[in-house]
Amino acid sequence: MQISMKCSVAVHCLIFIHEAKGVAKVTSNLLAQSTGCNPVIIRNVISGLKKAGLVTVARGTGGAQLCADPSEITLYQIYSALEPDGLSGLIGIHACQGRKCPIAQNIGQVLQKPYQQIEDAIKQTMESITLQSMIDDFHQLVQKPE
Amino acid sequence: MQISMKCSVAVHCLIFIHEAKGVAKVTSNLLAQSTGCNPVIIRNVISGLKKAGLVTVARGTGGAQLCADPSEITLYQIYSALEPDGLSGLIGIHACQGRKCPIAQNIGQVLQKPYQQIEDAIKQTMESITLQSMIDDFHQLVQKPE
DNA sequence: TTGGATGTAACTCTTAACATTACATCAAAT
DNA sequence: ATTTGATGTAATGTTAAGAGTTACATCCAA
Repeated sequence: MQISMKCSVAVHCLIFIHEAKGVAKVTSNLLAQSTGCNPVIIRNVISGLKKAGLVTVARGTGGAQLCADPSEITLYQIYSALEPDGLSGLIGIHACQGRKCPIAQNIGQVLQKPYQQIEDAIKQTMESITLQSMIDDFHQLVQKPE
Repeated sequence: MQISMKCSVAVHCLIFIHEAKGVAKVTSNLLAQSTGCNPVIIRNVISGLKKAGLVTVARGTGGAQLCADPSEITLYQIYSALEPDGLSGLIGIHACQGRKCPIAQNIGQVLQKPYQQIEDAIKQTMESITLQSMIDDFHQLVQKPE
């Protein structure tokens, strides 16, 4: 398990949808071209975002739209929309139960606290980053290239 | 890339070495039995810890020993000893350079800041956790089972 | 010199991320 | 109503990285 590419693709899509508002109909094919991913990957990502209530998708006719204010959407919401298991499993623990060694018996418990702290730190940081802030950064980059 | 099992195995080994001090000679076979890993995995992990200056290993005769105070060894040191590339690469970014779309051209830059923040948060948390604190937790668990 | 240990290279196995194909479903436009 | 272009998703294929294993050179103390 890891923090996969899907998260980056999702941010890409959300910014794209935001920028295209009122300009173009955002289809999965269009997003596939912009991201370089397969349209099915896009549809899966968008599907997760839809279930999380971040976008609406017009079935049949096509087209995705944001259904929340970008300043209300955090990176953690985006990540959670794509990874049902959340951050647990990000850090691997070796299986060594059922052994006589007292260390083997307790290492799981010992590691739980540090790993929980790490996950909490990641979560907090992700919650502090909004889609709006990333859109702002994007606009700055576009306006003054180099 | 991920925070792999190796890190957990390394902590397991370090606690084992600490507890075995003056009691038994800690060989890779012994650690392999306790962790449930292959002896080669253990030797690779120990090799990393050795290069990082955390343990010494007696060649030929065998046996590993801590060569730093557990309160001076942080989880980040342990992790870094095993993952030469550090935390970069923990989060995947899709490749979409060389496309006309301005979002594709800038998404990498836009994502860099958030991802750097996440990595820094992980690093800080890992630096705040010492081997000593994990040894203390282990002792507490052993003394009062259940 | 023998025995048990480490240090690594090379290879295989396994799993999960990622990509692709295929097709059912849907809704607007003609 | 049929066509057209879109979404939703199952099923499968591909690939890369983690994990495991074998093999063997090297080392040191008894």
